[in-house]
Amino acid sequence: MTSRNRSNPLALAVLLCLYEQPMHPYEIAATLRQRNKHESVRLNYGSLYAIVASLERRGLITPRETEREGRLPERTVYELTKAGEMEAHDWLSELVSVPVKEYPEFEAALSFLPALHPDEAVALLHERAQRLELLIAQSHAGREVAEKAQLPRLFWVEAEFHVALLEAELAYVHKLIDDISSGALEGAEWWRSTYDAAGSPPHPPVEGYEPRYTPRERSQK
Amino acid sequence: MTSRNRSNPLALAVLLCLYEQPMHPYEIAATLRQRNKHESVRLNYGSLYAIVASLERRGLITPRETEREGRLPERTVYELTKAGEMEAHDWLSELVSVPVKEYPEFEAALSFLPALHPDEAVALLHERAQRLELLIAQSHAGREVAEKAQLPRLFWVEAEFHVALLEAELAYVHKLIDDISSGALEGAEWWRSTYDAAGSPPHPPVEGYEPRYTPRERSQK
DNA sequence: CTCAGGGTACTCTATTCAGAGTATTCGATA
DNA sequence: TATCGAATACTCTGAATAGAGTACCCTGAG
Repeated sequence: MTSRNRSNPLALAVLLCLYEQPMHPYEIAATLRQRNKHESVRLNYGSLYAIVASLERRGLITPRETEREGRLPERTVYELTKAGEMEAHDWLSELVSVPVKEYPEFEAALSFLPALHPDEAVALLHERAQRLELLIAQSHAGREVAEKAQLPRLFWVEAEFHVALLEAELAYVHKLIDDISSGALEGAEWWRSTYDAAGSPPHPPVEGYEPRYTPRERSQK
Repeated sequence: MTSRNRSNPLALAVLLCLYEQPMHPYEIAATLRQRNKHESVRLNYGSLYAIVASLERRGLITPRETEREGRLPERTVYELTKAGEMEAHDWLSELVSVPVKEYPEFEAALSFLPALHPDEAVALLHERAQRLELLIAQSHAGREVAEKAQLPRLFWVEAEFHVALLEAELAYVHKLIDDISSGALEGAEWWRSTYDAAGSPPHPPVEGYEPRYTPRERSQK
């Protein structure tokens, strides 16, 4: 049940903010933004307030005081409990030490690639490559800003890692483009032929791939 | 509003399955499993049936017939509409050609790294590296199985891509371990010193990093 | 002096989702 | 022959989520 509660890393961000000092939720959001953590952790108010409520229910944080400014909504300042401190440490350790299965959208896209005409696929991959180059360039620019601001590298390792992933993706996309174009990709001949043949059947069976589900009565036929 | 509807790639998987031939939802699931697509697309029944219902509402698929086997639950066979075919092509093109911002958990973890003692961080990163190596080895084993089964590479590009990401991550983790241990990482001296000093203040302000939210009245002080 | 635009501090709501649960059938085992 | 487990084909439910909405405040351009 803890593991279910560890689904959204925003909750960890909240705990770690409160570890530094008591704050109200909006202040947490502002802090995370200022440190650019919203690039690494999905941040939106709907989730934030829901998460804060849930952390309170679980006894990991407690309201310390509520202030009010004019007729603006009240703000409730929360602080971390001992239990919250332990949970934060535990969770962070787990997050660093054990890789979790994730489902990047591009992986899904690749798995459906045969549903496109090979030439179209190549063209689209090219587009992606360009956009990736742009993103990488932007990240490098961002890094220079951070360096100018004297912010030590320790505080932007996450961005560095992100670029590393983008670069790996770009390299893979380039390789894939080459292999499809040159025909070095096994299955490419078949792929091209199914689309070039008139009629282009949606998905003519490939040895060992056509298999689908075979309900009992159909399989025993 | 289409874009909102394009949140879960499982819906695309459904459309593309039906593009091949009409099926009932459970058969779609079985097909995806058989082709190992559940490694790239999050698949579970709750979502699947919800998604099928939503696709039907949107007119992208229609029920073609309902069969029943003894007293087992009825199965409704769906087929793709023209609109569904276009949506599938459009969506897939977008997925291939434009990178979307994602939030890998490890990126979040890295962004909180300073909240751990540097030595602990290194130890945990080591653990992660080992686990990553294991995952990579497993993927290679899987690839060999696919090759043995004569399944052309075209049909497991997604797995190949996945390994490429894992390898990039591993390389980054190794580099980070080295840089922290050797002190080559800027900020590492400060990092170590805050934890080695007695009392270890949670997060003593770093030049340009302590900044948090400054509400109006506090800032004008 | 007015009023547009942006910041502050939340609240609401409609989906979406994951996981567990249900009821049936079939094949293998003993 | 009884039964265990796996496969079939969904259904239910509570929690999470994203995004928009609300209501107020301040600053600055014209």
